[in-house]
Amino acid sequence: MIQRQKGCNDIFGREAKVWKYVDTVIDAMMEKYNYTYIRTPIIEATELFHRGIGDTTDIVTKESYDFEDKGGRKITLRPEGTAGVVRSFIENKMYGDPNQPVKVYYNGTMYRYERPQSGRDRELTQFGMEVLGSDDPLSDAEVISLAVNIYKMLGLKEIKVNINSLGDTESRLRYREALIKYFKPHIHELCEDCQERLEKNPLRILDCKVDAENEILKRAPRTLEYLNDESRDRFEKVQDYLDIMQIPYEINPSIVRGLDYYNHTVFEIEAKVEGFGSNNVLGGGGRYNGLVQQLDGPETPCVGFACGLGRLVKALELEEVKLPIQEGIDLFLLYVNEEEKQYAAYLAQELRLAGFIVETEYTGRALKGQFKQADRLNARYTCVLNSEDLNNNEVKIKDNRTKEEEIISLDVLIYYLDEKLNTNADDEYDECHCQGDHDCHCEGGEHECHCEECECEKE
RNA sequence: GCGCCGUUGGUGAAGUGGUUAACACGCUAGUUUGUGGCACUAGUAUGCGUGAGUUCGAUUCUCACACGACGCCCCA
Repeated sequence: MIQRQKGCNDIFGREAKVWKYVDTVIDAMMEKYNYTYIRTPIIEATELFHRGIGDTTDIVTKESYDFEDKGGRKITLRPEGTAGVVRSFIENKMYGDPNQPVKVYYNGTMYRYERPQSGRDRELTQFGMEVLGSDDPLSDAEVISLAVNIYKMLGLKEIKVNINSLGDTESRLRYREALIKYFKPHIHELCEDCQERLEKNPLRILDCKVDAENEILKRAPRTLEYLNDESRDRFEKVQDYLDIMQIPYEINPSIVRGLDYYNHTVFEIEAKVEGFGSNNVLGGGGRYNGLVQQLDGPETPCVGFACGLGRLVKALELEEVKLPIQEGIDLFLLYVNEEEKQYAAYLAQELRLAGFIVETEYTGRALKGQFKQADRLNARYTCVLNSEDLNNNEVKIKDNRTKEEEIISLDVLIYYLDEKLNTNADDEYDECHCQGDHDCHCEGGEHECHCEECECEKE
């Protein structure tokens, strides 16, 4: 049997509906913030990621899908979204557009050649956004608020925003040196990994799980102490804007992000739900003022965010968030003989075009099996087509909730179903249909509404 | 790249170096029920991840590989 590739997933059934729904929420919220959708290729020149990621090229070569195409071109399956967007920004001269900053969002698959584990696959889907051409701290805050609001709109509650500032290049370098100087005398008190990290990427020592409780780590110099005045001022501005937007956050000096094109604001949003594996960061981002220039574009300050869809969906599941996903069908048509079957084909066609979700039997099940199938599909109505009824131009419809049966003339069937399916929906759920167009603060949907003005009659 | 555990039918799974691989659910058919959802009866894997080895004989032991799960490294 041919199996799927390691670390790749088939998403189907109910789970696929969740993914699609999440997409619609992302689109809706991006639209409110006026980010426009951008689609860039999944394959890019290998060089894009090497240069884009700077001196941590070993990540790219070790953990990306690189190959040569038939023309001998060096190709890489994109491991993240930012580099492609920046490439496109430069190539399409978006910096020349008077409409600045350029605000775009993407949503697509990325590929990383890694060992799969909880919350980490080889093929992953990420959405993210980038603001190119703004150095305003408001942009940093806006990106964070946008991310938070997408999570909020989906119904996630247990999230935590961690922010930090790495400062500008000058601050960052000073800090790096200070860290090395601080850790060097204590090097043997740290774990093996940290000993290696000291030269390679000292900032990551702060993020070490093994040494997390080590006093040496706790007393290590903080990035914030090494910010120059301008950088500190900038970081405070970001916090001011977040406060104004009422976005809760925490300053966490151990947030350093892996790649060194980041400067100033960096942030991560983590899920705080029980049951997440060790990878509980839903998404992260930050400011990357040097990247456009590194890729031969004009000096352009940017800030962005990216979020893995897989982890997001997992968080929704673990929190048991209720999503407005269509379950079940409107009507199942049952039949016994060929004449009735043909009528089922005809009726299904008519009713589907009229907007109903209609199913019938395709596997030759006996009537009993067809009823079972209708139950499995959670059919709101069943209808056993019967030659005699059909000759009388009528049909027997059974409501599977009330168990009541009615004989309906075929002429009014569509009208009848329309009436039933719409009115009964209100009886069944505590659903409020108001659009918030009056004083009521509810936003519609399934909830208990306490408003007198509302159409819904729930207390 | 490293480590640990796992891989048995449509599903959840039990189990053994040796004729017919538990049990449950599901599914199919039948009986009964005024056309199903209950009950009863019957049927439902020549198969235990792939390959090789040990053995008279392996699903059960050994090794390799693949895949899955989790963790480390790394994390864009």
